Amino acid sequence: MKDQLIELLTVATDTLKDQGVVDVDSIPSIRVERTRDPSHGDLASNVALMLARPAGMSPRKLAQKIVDFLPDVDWLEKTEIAGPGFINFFLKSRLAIDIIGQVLERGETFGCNESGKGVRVLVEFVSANPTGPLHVGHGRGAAYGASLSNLLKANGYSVHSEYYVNDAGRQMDILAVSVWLRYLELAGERLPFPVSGYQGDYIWDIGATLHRQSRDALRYPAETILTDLPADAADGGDGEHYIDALIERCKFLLGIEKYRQVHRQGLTEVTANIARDLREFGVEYDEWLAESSLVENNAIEDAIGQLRQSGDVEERDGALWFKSTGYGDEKDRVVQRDNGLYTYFASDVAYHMNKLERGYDRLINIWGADHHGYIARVKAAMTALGARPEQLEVMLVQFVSLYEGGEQLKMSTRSGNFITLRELRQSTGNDAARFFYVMRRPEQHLDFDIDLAKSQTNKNPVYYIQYAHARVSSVFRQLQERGLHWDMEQGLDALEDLTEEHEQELIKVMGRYTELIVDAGDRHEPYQLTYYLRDLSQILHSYYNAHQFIVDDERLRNARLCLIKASQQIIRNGLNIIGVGAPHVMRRD
RNA sequence: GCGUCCGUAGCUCAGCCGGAUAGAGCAACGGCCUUCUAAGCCGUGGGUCGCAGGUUCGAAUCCUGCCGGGCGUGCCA
Repeated sequence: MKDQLIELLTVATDTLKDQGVVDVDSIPSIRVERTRDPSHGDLASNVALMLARPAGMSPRKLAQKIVDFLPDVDWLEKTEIAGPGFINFFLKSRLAIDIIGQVLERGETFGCNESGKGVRVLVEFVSANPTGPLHVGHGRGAAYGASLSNLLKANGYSVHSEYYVNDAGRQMDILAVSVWLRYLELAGERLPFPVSGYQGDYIWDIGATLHRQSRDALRYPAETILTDLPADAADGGDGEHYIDALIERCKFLLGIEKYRQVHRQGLTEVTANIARDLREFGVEYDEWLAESSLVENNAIEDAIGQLRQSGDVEERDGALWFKSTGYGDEKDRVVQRDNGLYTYFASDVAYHMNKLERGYDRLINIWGADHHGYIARVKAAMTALGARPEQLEVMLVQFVSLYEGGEQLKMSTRSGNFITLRELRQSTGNDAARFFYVMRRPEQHLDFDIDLAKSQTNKNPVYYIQYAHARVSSVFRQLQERGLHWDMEQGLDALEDLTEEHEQELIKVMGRYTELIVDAGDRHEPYQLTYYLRDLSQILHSYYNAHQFIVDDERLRNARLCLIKASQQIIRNGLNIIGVGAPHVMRRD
C-alpha cells in the first residue's frame, strides 16, 4: 500500500517537474509513513516539506499542487493537507477490512513474504565453548538468534542456522584435566583441585561416568601426578602455568589414547547437555560444526596459506602475523605463536573462509558484546580472502546482569558460580524466558531480576499476550457449548458491519503486521514483535471487555468471530517467531 | 588514552534512517465480576528527552564537545 502511494506521488511530482512548476534537478526519495494519530489519516507523506526549499515554494502550496496532480484511484477515500505541509491519505475502509479474509485464508503463513527471496544467509549463534552448561548470557544469544532466524525465514530468506563447537583448544584440555582430577578423587586419590580448573558440579558427574566405565584404568597415584609441578595460584604460584603443567602431566601419564578418552567424555557430555538445553528452549540448529573438523581438514593451514600467498602475513618476533592494519584494523594480529601453535583467531579465519566457501550471500554472527574487538579483524581477514566486508554482519548482544534480592550476582564460568540457563528456564518457564530475552534491543543491557522472574504471580507481558490468544479460543468453545457454529463465509460477507471503534482499531493494527515483519527482519530486531503483540493484545482485551462477540445478530456475530479469529492467528504467528507458545487455555498454578 | 554500546516518567524500557501535542508496562491512586476466563477492562496523577553548542522551516532523533555508566583494548579462548 505504501509502495502504491509512493508511485502515485512520484507520478505527481514528475508531472510537476515536467511542467516546470517545480524546478528541481532531483526529487528526493519519497517516503510514506503510517500515522500515529487517526485524525491524520492512515498514511502520510512529507514530500512537500522536503521539496519546498529547492522548489522555492511554501510547503502547503506545493502540497496542494502535488495533490492536484495525483492520479485518481478507487481505493483512496480522500487526501488532506495538514500542519506545516503534510499530505495525509485516508484509505477506503473496505480496503482495510480485506485484511481479515487474507489472514484467515493464509493462516500460519500470513505475514510471510518474499522480501528476502533468493538470499542465502548463515546465522551463527551461541557457539559457547563446550566446557560447561549454558548460562543466562548464552540464553539471550540463543533466544535472539533463534528469533532472528525465524524472522528471516518469514521474510523468505534461505536461512541456515549453525552452532560452532570450539572443541579443539586449550580450554578443552582444561576441561579434560578437570574431569580426570574429579575421576581420581572418586577413585580414592586425594589431591588438590587447580584454581584454574572447572569447578562446577557437572565435572563430578562426568568424572563419575568415567569411573563407572573405566574403574581404575585411568588411575595414577597422587604423588606421581603432583611430582615437580609448579605452585598453583593458591600457593603463591601462577594458576595458568600450573594448569598447563598439569595438562602435560595428564597427557604424559595417560598416553594419547586414554587422554582422548577423557577428553571425548568431557566434550560429549557437555555438548549433549548444551544441545538438550537449547532443544528444550525451542532452539533448533541446522548444523553443529566442530572446530576439530576444520583442524582435521587442514583448514587452518589452508587459510593461513592463502593469506601468505596474497602477502597478508609476515613473520615477526618469531610469530606469524596477519597484517590486518592494511584492512582497517587498529593493529596486526598473531595467527601462529612463537611456539608454533595457531591462535584462536587463526581458527576463526579458517572458519569464516569455510563459511564463504559454502556459498552464503550473507553471514550473520551473533556475539557477546565482549567480542566487539574481534569484528574489525575478522572482517579484515574476510576482505583479505576476497569477500566483501559487508557480507559479514556481527550482531553484538549486550550482557545480561542478574539481580537477586537487590544485589547484582557476579558470574564466572571457571568457578562454577553462575546461574544456568536451565535454572532460569525452570523458574520462569520457557515462554517467559524467551519473551524477556528478546524484549529488548540486543545492544541494550538486560537487567534480569531473578526474584521478579521467579514470582509466578502476574505482571508478565507474555501472559497478557497469551491470555488474549486463549480468550479467543475460549469464545469459540463457548460458541460450541451454546450449540452455535461459526459461519466464516457469512462473516466475511458482513465485515462492513464492524464499525465499532475497537473493531476499526484492531483492523488497522492487523494491517501493519506484514510491514512489521519485513522491517523487523531487515533491521534484525525481533523485539519489535513483542511491542506489536502487546499492542494487538491490548486492543483485543479492550474489545472483549467492551463488546459481546456471541450476539444474536447472526451476521454481526460471524463478522466479529472472523475478526477475533484473524487477530488470534496473528498473535499465534508472531509468538511463533519469537518461540513462545500460544495456549488455548490459561491455567493458574 | 583509544574503540564501542548506553543515558527519555519513581523503576524497566519504546520512539532515534529529522516531522504534527514525547509513549507503554510496572509502581501509586480511584472505579468495574448474576454477561464469551478479572492473568482482564476503564480512569487519574507523573517528563529541563544527561549537559552545552551547531545544522534545519522543524531536533528526543543528525553533527561536535563535555559529563556519567557498561564492555573491550593478550603471541587467552
